[in-house]
Amino acid sequence: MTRMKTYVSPRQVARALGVSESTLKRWCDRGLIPMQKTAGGHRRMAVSDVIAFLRDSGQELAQPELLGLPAAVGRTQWTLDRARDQILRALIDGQHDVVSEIVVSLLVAGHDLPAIFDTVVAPALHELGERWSCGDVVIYEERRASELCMGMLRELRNRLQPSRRAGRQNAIGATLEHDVYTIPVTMAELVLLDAGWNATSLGSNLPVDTLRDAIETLRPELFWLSVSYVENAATFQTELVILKCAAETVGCRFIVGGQAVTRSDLSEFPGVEHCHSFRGFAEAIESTEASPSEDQPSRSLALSN
Amino acid sequence: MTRMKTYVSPRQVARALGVSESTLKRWCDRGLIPMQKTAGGHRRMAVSDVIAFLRDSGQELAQPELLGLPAAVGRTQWTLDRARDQILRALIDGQHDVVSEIVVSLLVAGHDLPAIFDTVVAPALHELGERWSCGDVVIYEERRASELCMGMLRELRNRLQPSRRAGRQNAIGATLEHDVYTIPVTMAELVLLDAGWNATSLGSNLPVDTLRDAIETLRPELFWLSVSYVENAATFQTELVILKCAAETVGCRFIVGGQAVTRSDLSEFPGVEHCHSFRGFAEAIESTEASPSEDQPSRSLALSN
DNA sequence: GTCGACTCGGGTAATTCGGGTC
DNA sequence: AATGTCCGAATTACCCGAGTCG
Repeated sequence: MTRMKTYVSPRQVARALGVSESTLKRWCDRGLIPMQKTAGGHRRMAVSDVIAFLRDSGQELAQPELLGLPAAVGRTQWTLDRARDQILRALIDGQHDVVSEIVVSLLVAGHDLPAIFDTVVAPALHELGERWSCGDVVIYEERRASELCMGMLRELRNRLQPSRRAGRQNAIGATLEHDVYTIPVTMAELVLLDAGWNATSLGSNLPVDTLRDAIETLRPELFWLSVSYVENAATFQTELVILKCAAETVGCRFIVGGQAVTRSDLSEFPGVEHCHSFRGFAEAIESTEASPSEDQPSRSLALSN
Repeated sequence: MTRMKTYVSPRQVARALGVSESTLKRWCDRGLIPMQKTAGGHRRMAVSDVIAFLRDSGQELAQPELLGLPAAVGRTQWTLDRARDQILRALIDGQHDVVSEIVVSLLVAGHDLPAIFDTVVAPALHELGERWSCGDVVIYEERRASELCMGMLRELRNRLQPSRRAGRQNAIGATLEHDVYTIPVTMAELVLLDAGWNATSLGSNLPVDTLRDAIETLRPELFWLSVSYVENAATFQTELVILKCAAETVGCRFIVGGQAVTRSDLSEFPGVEHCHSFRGFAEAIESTEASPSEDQPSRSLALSN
């Protein structure tokens, strides 16, 4: 019963972290963990903020279950390599809950999203593809694994960004026609969200014309293109020209990444950024990100109606 | 235009704020939240006063969706129709958070999953398809809407699927090759989960051979086939034969549904069940559902806290 | 009028507050 | 400087029988 308790009490957090309540209260009062108070003055903390604090401070979570998080998996046991093997097995066996638990545990243990994606999820999926082409994994197992993975990514998204805040930079992304790999483009969306962007994935298999339309209509600050499969190299070059032109027209950055594209493929496109990993993607998008102002509620009328 | 005189009950406000009803009553009696009393002495609060209280006390809403829609009016057609229009607009505009909020608020208001899917989500998607073919909605808007819808469904699944409880009946489902409509098969998965099944969607676009393989290997108690598109009627009939045979071999039920299949399509397949709506699907799967040690498998979004 | 769900009061146990001291 | 423990007062959560709502 991994019920999602959005808000938790000081005692729960203190016990989960293995510290005294007084210490936790002092941390809160120093602003280390964002909190709010009830009308009676009692502190309330969001689970996602606690997770963020864990990541920033390097604290360990003694009893994650108190926060509704997956059962205790000591961070020492979880090397990233082991996690990759475990998640691969869970994906093949169709163990939905195990997949999510492993990733959330890694997140709680202090690993950031790019690290998890680069060294755990992506390699596991790659290995899955290998076994598929070898015949060790049958089609329905591969499809089921993709479904599980997408579900896991959505759960991650919920844990990372429960509330939205105004004033963010907009980003959109997609894959081109014939490229049906939705998972990488969604992982990129998550990295952007985690970095404070207002990111929206348009999905996979989109014709270049509608992508140009989207860029010119939505006018985002950033457009990312995930490339996991290229059917025709010449066509791909043409599509890049169209997208680069559209991006320059509205003055938005254009970042290309994915297993099926190398830096040399972009040698003739100065101004089109390339990254070969989610770590590189994260660094690229952090470079222009600077918004110190924190916590603007602004929920006044956006929700109702 | 119906007046916005939406009054809400203490329970609704308490859950939305994430506090107990007792606490809320005390706050009311202390004058923190203006309220009226019915002739019988029951408290009624205006949504606007609750929002004002939130602003003054600096609290955030734990469950904003509980106040987003006038849940007090109950299960009227008006609410569902209005929700359909709202969700259609949110899907087209790409407002990801709004889509989830509407559906969750409908659940909280007492509507069950089949009703929401049949009268809100599916019609909205159908209307979206209409506008797409008319050219009123461009491709990237349609793709983005599909992404948003899938995200909403996966988020729902995270809320509905508490834990993999032993003793549940297993079910798997999918769409056939060339049928790429993932949304309906996922909605069916959710209906099953909500009814207490251990359901797993294998996804869309699966060759019939691997589906037969899946049925014979996983040996579920139920197999559902979502049919939103049929490329070749003769091929479809052949595929049905194969699947029916596999289902009978392992003794599992075989339910077919979807917009692209009618009861007459199945006239030559006695034993293959058909349903034309999620309501019908829910009734079909409830008919054999008789867990002796009953403990309310239905949706429990009760917020602990 | 019946009935299930909800709410009313009010009481009790548990939690949290802020501060002080070790 | 940081943490853990203890304290009285305040706040909150849980519980119950009786009454109300729709």
